[in-house]
Amino acid sequence: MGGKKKRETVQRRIVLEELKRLKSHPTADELYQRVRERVPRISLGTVYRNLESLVDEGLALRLDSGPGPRRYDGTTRKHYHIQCVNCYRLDDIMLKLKPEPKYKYPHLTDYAVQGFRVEFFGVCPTCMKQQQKVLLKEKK
Amino acid sequence: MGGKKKRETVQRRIVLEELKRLKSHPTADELYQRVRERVPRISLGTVYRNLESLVDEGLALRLDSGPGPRRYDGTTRKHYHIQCVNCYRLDDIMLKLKPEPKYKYPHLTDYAVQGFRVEFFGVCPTCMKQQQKVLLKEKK
DNA sequence: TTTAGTGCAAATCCTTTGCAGCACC
DNA sequence: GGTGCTGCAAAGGATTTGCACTAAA
Repeated sequence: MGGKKKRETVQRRIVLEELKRLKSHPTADELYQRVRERVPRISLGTVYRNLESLVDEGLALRLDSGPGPRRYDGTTRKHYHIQCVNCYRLDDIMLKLKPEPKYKYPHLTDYAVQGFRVEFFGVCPTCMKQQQKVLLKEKK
Repeated sequence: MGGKKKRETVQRRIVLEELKRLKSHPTADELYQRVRERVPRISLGTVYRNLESLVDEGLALRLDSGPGPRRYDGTTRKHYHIQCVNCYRLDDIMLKLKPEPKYKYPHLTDYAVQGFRVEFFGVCPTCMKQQQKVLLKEKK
């Protein structure tokens, strides 16, 4: 998709390296903190710009899930996510069986359908514990 | 989920009415413009507050898809969405076959899995036309 | 040398919030 | 009457952008 030729800058290389190293799904700012340890003078704006450009080229994924800041993912091979409905923590998951679609593609749409996305949701272990307390409280 | 008792205000009723009337998936601001025709002195903040409270009670859906402002949906029965990868327009779609999962639920996660979401993506009719022009240009 | 990328700061966009007054129960 | 909801305006958080400068090609 990206039309223009890209230059291989230090900032860009290290943003990608750190994104791939991080197994979490960091926000731009979280990644910024990390990258800063290696490139102290880098700016948050540069991190944003590089992330977007990496996404454009298919070297990273932008995850637009839930409220709060956008998250990025350095793993581009096909995999799946689960997000906590309570705290919005986002993790990778393994599936026993890959989502080979038994879905029929939609009709009654004039879109050129390219595919679909599957996303799991549930309660993360941390929130599960807290939810027991909340449940007790709500009996008021 | 909502604990406190809710009052039935004019603003709240009309926000919900207009949201349900709109078959699109309006942003808070789009809905605000609409509601303003009937409640001229309503504020955007009130629209936001009512939307969130309606979502809490399950009377509306919050759609956190893609970049740009958050969208709301007044149709709460189960249905599916398709979003344009180019302009992020969001539409309902019909499926030939409902996504009764052939997925096995994930393992290797310590979440309490509640379910999953399916979302289609593709190119909307409007963008399809424009994309032909872009393709020609990119042959530079 | 050319020009894309950078750092910095300001701007923008969307959403949330504090507060004083209003209106629902 | 009490208090939840409103309008307003200001604050807040995340992301984008303009600009002069730096550095990759």
